[in-house]
Amino acid sequence: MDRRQKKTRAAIFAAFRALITEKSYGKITVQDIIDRADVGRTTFYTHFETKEDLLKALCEELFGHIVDSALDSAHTRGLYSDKAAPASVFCHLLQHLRENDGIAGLLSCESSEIFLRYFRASLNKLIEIQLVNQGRAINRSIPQDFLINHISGSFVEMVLWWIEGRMARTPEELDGYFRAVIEPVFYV
Amino acid sequence: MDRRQKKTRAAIFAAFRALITEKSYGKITVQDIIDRADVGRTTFYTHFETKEDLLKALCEELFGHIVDSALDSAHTRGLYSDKAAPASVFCHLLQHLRENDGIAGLLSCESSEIFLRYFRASLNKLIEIQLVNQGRAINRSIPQDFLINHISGSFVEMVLWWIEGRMARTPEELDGYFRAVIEPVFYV
DNA sequence: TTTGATAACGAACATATTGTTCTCTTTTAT
DNA sequence: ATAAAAGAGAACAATATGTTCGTTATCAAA
Repeated sequence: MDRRQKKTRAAIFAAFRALITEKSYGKITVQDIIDRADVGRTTFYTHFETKEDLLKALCEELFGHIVDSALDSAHTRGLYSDKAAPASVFCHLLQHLRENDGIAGLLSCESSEIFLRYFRASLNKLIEIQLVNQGRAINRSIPQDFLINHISGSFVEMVLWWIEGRMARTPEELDGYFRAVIEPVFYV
Repeated sequence: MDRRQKKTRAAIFAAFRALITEKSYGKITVQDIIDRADVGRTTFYTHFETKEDLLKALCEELFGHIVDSALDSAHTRGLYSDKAAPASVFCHLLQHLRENDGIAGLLSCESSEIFLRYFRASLNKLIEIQLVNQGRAINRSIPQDFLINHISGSFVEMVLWWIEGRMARTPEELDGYFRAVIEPVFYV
């Protein structure tokens, strides 16, 4: 890929992520982005059809990394198989979220459903794989897809709650709480 | 209140709710609303500052009704105190949601965070009251606000999942699943 | 039933944002 | 060195927003 393209693409991403920390997605204009990225209007539109497109691209990039690395750690450790594991996959995810600031901006209420859609989809994939892999003793009164949705949904909601509270707690604390509300579901 | 005001306000609400079932919130323009409601542009803006304002007003109206009636049924039955209760507060809520179509439109992904904010806030209130009232034996390893958020969040996510699946299941089924994933949390 | 107040109307307006088109300049890969 | 590709920048039409103003219709109360 052309060096120029990579540079502009990166500049646009960077500008966008910076802006996200400053105002809500809906209030960011293309003009804001190109001003910050210092690229021409035309240039932006040759890279992305719309602002939404940019958001999707960013999501794919972010979740590509996050989920991959979560899956790696999941393969070695399992979702929650080792109850004493110091860091679960979920804990791992939380740590990632804390480090990548700007993600918090995307997740905070004002921002977009698009991001959350990606987030849920990624989690669903992650959880489904793990449930199947582990042959977890599943509560048979509950449909599997409900259960998956419940777990990923709870995680998403926890993260939203966490961010709303300015990420005051540590990932480890949260991980503990999360286990406490999710694990019991399996033993019914 | 002036009869004219009531009429226009109602017309705008009705138009908005109708539109919501047809397209996503973000794609509805003020022009759409005033065309459908058949009111003047100026009139719209004397009633609501922005489209977002209208959405908030609608949310307040909706949740006013829904939560009140849920609270009524909660007072007589308790959140989940009677395990054999045919219809819990949550079941009640689900039934409301199914009947008020248009709400589904607001909750479906494309739509707004604003609505979800109201939804969560209402649920939080509802749940908090119930937890306190019942003096529920709470798992003390988990902070109360985390727990409340977990319950309401799980409910919200369940509803989103439900709507995404075109509300195929019955409120009673969902209520059963929900109990199955929430009740165990209390007995740890 | 008159009357003063107020709500609605509608057209026009300024402003902002989007996405496109054009020409010209710079950078790249080879 | 050069052709191909990418960026800059100005200008544009199209759309949406929110406001202003003069006029008309409706209301509630005396």
